Formats: sequence, C-alpha cells, structure tokens
Amino acid sequence: MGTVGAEEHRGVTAGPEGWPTTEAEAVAAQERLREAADLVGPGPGPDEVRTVAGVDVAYADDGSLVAAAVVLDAASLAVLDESVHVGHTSFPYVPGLLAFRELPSVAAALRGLSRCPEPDVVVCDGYGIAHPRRAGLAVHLGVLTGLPCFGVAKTPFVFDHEAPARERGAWSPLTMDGERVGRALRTQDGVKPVFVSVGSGISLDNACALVLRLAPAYRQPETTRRADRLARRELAARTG
DNA sequence: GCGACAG
DNA sequence: ATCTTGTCGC
Repeated sequence: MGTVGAEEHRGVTAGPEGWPTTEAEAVAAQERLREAADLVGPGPGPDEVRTVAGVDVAYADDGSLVAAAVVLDAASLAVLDESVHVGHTSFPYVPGLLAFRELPSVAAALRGLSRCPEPDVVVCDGYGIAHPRRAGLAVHLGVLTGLPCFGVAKTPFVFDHEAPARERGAWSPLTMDGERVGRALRTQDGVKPVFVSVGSGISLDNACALVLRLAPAYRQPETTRRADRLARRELAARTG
C-alpha cells in the first residue's frame, strides 16, 4: 500500500473536499461507496431513456488532460449538448483506482453541460461493479451524480467469461469468483464484445439494451465514441 | 509474497 | 491512456 508520488500530489486541492490523495484513502473510500450504490432499482428502460450522456478523458504527456461529456438523443443519436474540462492529473493510474484519476475532471465536464445538464443515463468508459471491491468508475460516478450510470469496457480485466455467440446482441455472463458482475455483449456481428457492468440506478438488462441502441454501427456505443473524439480534439488543439 | 490489472 | 504506417476489406 504505497503513497502517491509527490509530484502527483500537487493540484489535489482542485478536487472535491475530502478527495483521497493516497491509495489507502482511495480504497477506504471505495469500501464506503459500495454501500451507497443503488443496485436494486431497474432504472429507465430503453423506451424511457430520452437523453444519454457519454464521458471520457484524454491525456497528454505533460500531465494535462481534457475530460469531455456529450449528451445524445437516445433515439436519433443526435448530439444535444457537449462540454469539456481542461485540467491536469492529480492521481496516478493505479489498477482498481481509475476513478480517482478520472472522476474529478469528468464531474467538472458534466457540470459544464448547459443545454442538457441532467441526462437520463450516463455511460462510462470502464467498469461498474465488475471491480475487485465492486466499486468501479461507473459505481463511483453514479453515486456522485445521483444519475443512473453504467460502464462499458473494452477489455475483460480480471474477469471470466465465455465467448458470446457471433451475432450482434449475443451475450454471456462476466463473472468473478462465480458471481455475475456484468456481461460480455456483442454489439456487432463477428466483432469482439464489449464488457457491460452496472454502476448505480439501472439494471444490467436495461444497460445492455441501451448499449445495443447506442451501437448501431460500431463496436463501442456512440456516447463513448463522441466523448472520446471530443476530448482528443480539444487536447490536440491545446498541444502541438 | 509477487505479478497482473479498466483507462 | 499514448506511441504509430500501411493495409486488408466492404
């Protein structure tokens, strides 16, 4: 259980009051967080979701970063609102503690949404309860914002799963110690699946149904693609 | 005990 | 995450 590097400590004042600055504090915060997550309510079903937000962060070599939030119309996938937050890293990347590196900036980007400040659902780039302490990025953001939230990751991390059938829509359980923590969901025929796990305020069924609507043409949901593109474009514009 | 490990 | 050209395929 080490301490965060000294250079990484600078700037933590920019984060929320009481935001962890060491790995030990972060782990303790996650233990408390899992209690606050809503893993019961099914949340909004596919036909009840009008607006969906996607968030992502892009990093530069010098420690600067750009967090982006994009809100899409769930039916047409048209962009309804966009927001970026420019900042710098205040916590290193530590497997299992990604939220402490990304969330302060992501929260800031969400606060910057002016046209559509309260989307029906938020989609994260990473995991929810599929996490060593059941407190991944999406759980954290869901509790922090009070909005239904789930995660869509690109790699299996440390979980087990059988390959889902080849067709779009096919899925198989993502497990950890025999416990179901998410799903490997095929969003395109013959393309590697994405890994969906609940954060808070929405069921796994509803999350997966929404992911399929958000991914009509590519592996990843449009929310993530749009947020990723926006963050990179803004970072490039501020760099060389 | 050590290493691997979302982005 | 980021570093990076061409290349195979619809």
